[in-house]
Amino acid sequence: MKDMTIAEYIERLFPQFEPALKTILIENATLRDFQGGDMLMQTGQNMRSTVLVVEGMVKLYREGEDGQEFFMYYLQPGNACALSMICATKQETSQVMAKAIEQTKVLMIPIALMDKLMRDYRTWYYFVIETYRMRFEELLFVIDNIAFKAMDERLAFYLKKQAGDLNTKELHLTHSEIASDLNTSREVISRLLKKMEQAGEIKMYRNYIEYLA
Amino acid sequence: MKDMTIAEYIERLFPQFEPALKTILIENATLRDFQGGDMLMQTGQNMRSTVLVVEGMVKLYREGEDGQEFFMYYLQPGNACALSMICATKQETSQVMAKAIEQTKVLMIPIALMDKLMRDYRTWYYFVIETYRMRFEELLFVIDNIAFKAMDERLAFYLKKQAGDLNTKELHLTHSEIASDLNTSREVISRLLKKMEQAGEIKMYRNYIEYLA
DNA sequence: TAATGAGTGTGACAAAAGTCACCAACATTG
DNA sequence: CAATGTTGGTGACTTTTGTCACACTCATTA
Repeated sequence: MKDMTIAEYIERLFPQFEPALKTILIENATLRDFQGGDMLMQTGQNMRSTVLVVEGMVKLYREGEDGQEFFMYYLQPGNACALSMICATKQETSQVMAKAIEQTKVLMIPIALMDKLMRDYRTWYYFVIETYRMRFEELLFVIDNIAFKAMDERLAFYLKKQAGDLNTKELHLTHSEIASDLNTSREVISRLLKKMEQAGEIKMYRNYIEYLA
Repeated sequence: MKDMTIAEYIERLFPQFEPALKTILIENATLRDFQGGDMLMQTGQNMRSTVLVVEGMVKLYREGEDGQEFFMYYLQPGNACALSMICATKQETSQVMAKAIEQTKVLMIPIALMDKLMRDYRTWYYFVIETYRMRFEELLFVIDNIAFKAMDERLAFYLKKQAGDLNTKELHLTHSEIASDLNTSREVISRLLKKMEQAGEIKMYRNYIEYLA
């Protein structure tokens, strides 16, 4: 999956796009590289492009006053940043933070192109609509969790989602990171994790957690 | 504002739409009436139309397991239901509840029309995009509040928003209703309201609260 | 007018979550 | 190897929130 061309990424991740759309994207998109930890978007920043992730993983989060990184969702290869589409169109500023959590490559589509793409290419239009829908749904899940669930349930849901999204049972997360993602304190996470371990749901190791089914 | 025709509502609330778009909406939209308390949308329900509010007020909320109505935002005349646009397009089911909180009229646009409108009418396209953006932002505010703020701040924010949205300082809300909207208990709300009254931020009366700037 | 129900006030207590202090294990690096 | 920083464990305590029980005031209506 290393060092593919823009054309190869598009062919692989967006096979449903009609040929003319692929061509116009290939001609106008630029490929950009990020290292783990690099910021793609920051609150208040102006957006000049629509972002399509083609490699790696991007964490979308809401920043708290003391630097907490309240986790919303991940963007994976084939996903677009819904906010970059919305804000780009109206030249609004971003309301969230986006950070690469590993080596990541994205396609940047100039905002000037959005109107034309939406009007002329139905597969693009459907892709945008579907992107909105999925992200809206994710936000609703987030709201459900913080509004209705206690911390132990939220933690269980969080770990399950991490295991699913990152596609591994070995979750390389420190207790502090989890606490930041859920906006609570490390001690609370440590205690709840111990309970989960006693209940046989996870096994704890230094620097990572094994998620048991 | 009573008993206007579809054409009059469109002219008044959506003056930015181009004439041809207005015509096609007038020909295809149907007007529907709701009484206060009527449901417009329920979780799991299939969506067959895009909804534009032209009169009254619609409350969007997430339903809790015990019937709580966790408040998200209001739709006012001129607003569209973002979810009815998204879900309509893909024939997905609704994830939220929408309830008229007073006499309300809405325009129903058949979903079959959405593709054409998006492609052919730029003012419609911008309207849809702007609708998404605003609702996305509202959800982010909701998340900020429950994720980062304690109940007293959330209550203060809630009252401020109600006063603003409903455009009145006389908030006709019972403590129970507020508790349901914020997913907490009545006693907590009563106690916090008392504190706010002592701090001179509100005045409490039976069945309503006066919001002091 | 007695009865009823909705709305609200309040004290006592329980549970959940947050804070503080400190310790121990381990890894890295000078 | 000593020093340092990160990670995690834990007890004690506080604060916030939720729960329970009950009382009081109104408004409505049988």
